[in-house]
Amino acid sequence: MGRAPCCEKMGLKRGPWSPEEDRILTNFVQDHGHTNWRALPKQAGLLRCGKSCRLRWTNYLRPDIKRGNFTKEEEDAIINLHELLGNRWSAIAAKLPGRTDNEIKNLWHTHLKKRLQKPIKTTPPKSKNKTKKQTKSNSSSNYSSSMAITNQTHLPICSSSMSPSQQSSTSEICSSLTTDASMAENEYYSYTADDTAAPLLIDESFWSDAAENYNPNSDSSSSYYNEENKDMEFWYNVFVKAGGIPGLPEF
DNA sequence: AAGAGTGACAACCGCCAGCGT
DNA sequence: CACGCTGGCGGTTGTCACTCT
Repeated sequence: MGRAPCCEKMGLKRGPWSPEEDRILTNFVQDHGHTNWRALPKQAGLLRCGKSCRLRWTNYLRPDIKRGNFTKEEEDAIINLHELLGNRWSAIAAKLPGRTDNEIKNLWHTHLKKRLQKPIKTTPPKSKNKTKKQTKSNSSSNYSSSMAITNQTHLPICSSSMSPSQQSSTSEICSSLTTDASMAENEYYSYTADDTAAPLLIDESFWSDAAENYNPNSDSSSSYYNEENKDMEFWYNVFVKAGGIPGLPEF
């Protein structure tokens, strides 16, 4: 099967999007939706290929995108999800509302991967001021949620190998303890985080079952249950569920 | 102060799966 | 069933801002 050409390269603009292009694309998608990405640029009057438009929309312009720094909890969720799912960024992103696969992928490659590769005792990376990119990003919102994370909402993967006092320490330490170092010590880890062919058997029923356990309406009157706490509870249920699946490392 | 080095992010590329014909 | 188109995905690259020397 021959590969369809992405687009006619001639005359189509590439590179960074201008605010005007963003505005055109946003207005068009909001008015007409995006039933056909390939036809969209022509209809909208954009000199871009459909693929480029789709990427720009899904990674940047979509109104439900949460921009700004990742919280510690989000980072930990990504780390744990990556252990479960491998490099399936879209699957990971689907479980983190408001985050895109591209964003998560970037975070992983520029931040989390290095973090996991470093032994705990090594000196932390030079604290770079994260504000620098916020000035570049024209729609950054300095997102920094303050999720009310308790020890109970820590992902179970962290818990069994740590004393209660350790559990209350930073999730960075928690994450480090559960990754390369522990994997090297435990032979039953027959896969690596990058091994997408990992023998983890997590099928769709895994997620659907976890979703069944997640009932956001069960305690909707409680002020504790803001949207993000619901997310974290969802994750808690997911990982509790994961702990019962044969073949998964014990928590 | 200036150049080199580094980190972060946006965007592109190529492949693949699903769907319609 | 084969083919072609499309959207989606993951890997990679390019660019720019910031830090270091």
